[in-house]
Amino acid sequence: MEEHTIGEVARLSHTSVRTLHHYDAIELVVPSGRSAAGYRLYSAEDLGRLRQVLSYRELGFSLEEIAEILADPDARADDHLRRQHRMLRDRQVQTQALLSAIEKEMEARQMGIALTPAEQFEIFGTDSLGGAYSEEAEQRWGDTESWAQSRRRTAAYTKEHWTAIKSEADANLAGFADALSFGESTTGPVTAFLVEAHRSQISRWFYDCSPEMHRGLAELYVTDPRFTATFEDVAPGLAQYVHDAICANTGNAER
Amino acid sequence: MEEHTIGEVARLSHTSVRTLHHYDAIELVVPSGRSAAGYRLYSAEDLGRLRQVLSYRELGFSLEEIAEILADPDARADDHLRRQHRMLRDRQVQTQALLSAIEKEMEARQMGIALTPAEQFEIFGTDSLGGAYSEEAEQRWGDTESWAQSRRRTAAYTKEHWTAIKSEADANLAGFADALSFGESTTGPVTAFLVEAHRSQISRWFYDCSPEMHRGLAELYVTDPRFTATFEDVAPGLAQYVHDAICANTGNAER
DNA sequence: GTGAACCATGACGCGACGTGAGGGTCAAGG
DNA sequence: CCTTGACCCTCACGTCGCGTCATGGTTCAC
Repeated sequence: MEEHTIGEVARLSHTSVRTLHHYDAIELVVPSGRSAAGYRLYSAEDLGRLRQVLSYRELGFSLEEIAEILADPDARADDHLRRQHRMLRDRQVQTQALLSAIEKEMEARQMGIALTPAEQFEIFGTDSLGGAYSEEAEQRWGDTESWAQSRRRTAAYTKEHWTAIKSEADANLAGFADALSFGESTTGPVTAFLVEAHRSQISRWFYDCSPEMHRGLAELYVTDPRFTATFEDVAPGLAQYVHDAICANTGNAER
Repeated sequence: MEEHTIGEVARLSHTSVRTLHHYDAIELVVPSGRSAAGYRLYSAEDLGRLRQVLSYRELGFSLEEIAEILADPDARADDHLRRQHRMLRDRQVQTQALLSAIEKEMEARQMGIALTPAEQFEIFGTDSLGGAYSEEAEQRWGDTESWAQSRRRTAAYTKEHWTAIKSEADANLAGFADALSFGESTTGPVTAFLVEAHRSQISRWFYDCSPEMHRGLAELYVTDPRFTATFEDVAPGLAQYVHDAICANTGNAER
C-alpha cells in the first residue's frame, strides 16, 4: 500500500530520475498515482513492472520490444522469469565461448604463434545476442555455398571449439526437452526463443542459416535416422517436437 | 601483406560498412592505406586493432574509452587479453548471481510467497559490470552506515542466500589458497583478480566496500583471531597472504 | 559499353537517455 | 513567518553509436 516518490524509486532500482521520467513519457512505466502537487507516486505494482523492464533491458531488449513483451496478456509473471532465465543461461554459454577463445589465443601467443586477424574474427566475431544474418548468403538449402562455408570454418576449429559447440548444443537441446516435458506449445514464446537460439548457434559455428534453410534442416531431423536418433535419445518425441517448433516459428519474418 | 576493402572487412568482422566509416571518422580505426580511387584499404594490422575495438565494445566500453585504452603505449596485446578475460569472468559471476536470483524468485512464487519489489531490487539491482558504488556511502571503515546497510540487507536473506554466499566465498578462498600454494606473488595479476572478486562479493552481499574499507577488513583478518582461524583452517599462512594481497592491490586506483 | 556491385562523402534521423533552465513543494530550523 | 535546502515538475536541447538515404564515382564481368 506504500507509495514511493520518484527519487526513492531511482535509488531502489539503481537508475536515474531522468530514466523514470523517460519511461513515463513513453508510457512504459507510468506511475499509478500523483500527489496534490503533481508528484509522481509509484505503487508496489509499479515497482514490479519497473523491475521487469529493467530485467529485460539488461538482457539487451529495446524499450519498444520490452513494451511489446509486457503487453502480452497471455504471458504471466513466471513466463517472464523463465524466459529471462533461459536468456541468462544463453549469455553464460556465450560468455564462456568468448572466454575459451581468449584463453586459446593467449596460449597461442605464449607459444609464439600469432593468429591471423581473420582467424581471430572467426572465433571472436560472434555478436552477443542472436547472431548476424548475412543477407547475401544463398537462400536455398543444400546450397554449395553453405557447405563450403561450413567446411572453411570448421577446418580451423580445435578440440576446445568442438567441446564448446557441443555444450552449447546440449544446452539448447535440454531447453527443448524441458519445454516438451512442461507441455509448452510449439507456437509459444519459449519455443520461439529456443528455435532462434538454435538457428543462431548454427549460424555462428557453421554457416549463415536462413529461416528457409532452418526449415530444411528441421525436415532432416525427422527424416534422417541419424539425426532422429540423437533427439530421441534425449527424450521420446523430441525430434518431432523440435521439427514442429522450428516450422511454427520460421513462417513469418518475426523480429 | 594483404589489403582488404571496407566491404570485406565488414563481412569478416560481422559489422557494417557504416560502422567502419564511423570508426574512421572518429579516428578509432583508421585504414592504413587508400587506393588510387580513394578506396579505404585495411591491412592485417588494422584488422587486429579493429578486433580489439570490437572486443572492448562487446564488454560495454564506450568508443571514447576504447580509444583511451588502446592509446596506452604501456599496454601490450596480452595485457588487453588478460583484462578482457578478467571482465568476462566478472560477467560470468554477475550473470550467475542473476540466475540464482531468478531461480529463487521462481521457487518463492511456486510456494505462493510473493517477494516485495524492494526485496527484488535488493537482489536484482546490482548492475552488470562491477556493481555501482554508492558515492553517498560514507568512506571510513567502522562507519555506522556500513553496518546498518549490511544489517538491512542480510535481514532479508534466506537460507538459500546464505548457501550461495558461502559457496561464492569458498570459491574465492580456494582461489587464494591455490595462488598461495603455486607461489603466486601477492602483486601478480591472479591475486589482483581474486582481491577484486573478494571486494565485489562483499559489496554485493553486505555493503558497498571501498578499497579503504577493504584494507581495513584485511587488517582484521590478521588481528581478529576469529577471522584468522577460518583462513588458517584452509591453509597455513593464508590469513597473512590474503591480507598482503588486499593491501598490495588496493593502493592505486586501477579501474 | 553497360549493368551490377562495389566504393566515396555528406547529411539527416533515432533511441535512450544526460544535462541544464526555470520554476513549484515540503519539512526543518532560526 | 520566512528562509534554506532537498526534493519535485516540465520543457528543451545535447550526446553517442550508429542506420539510412541521397548523390555520385569506380571496377569488373559479360
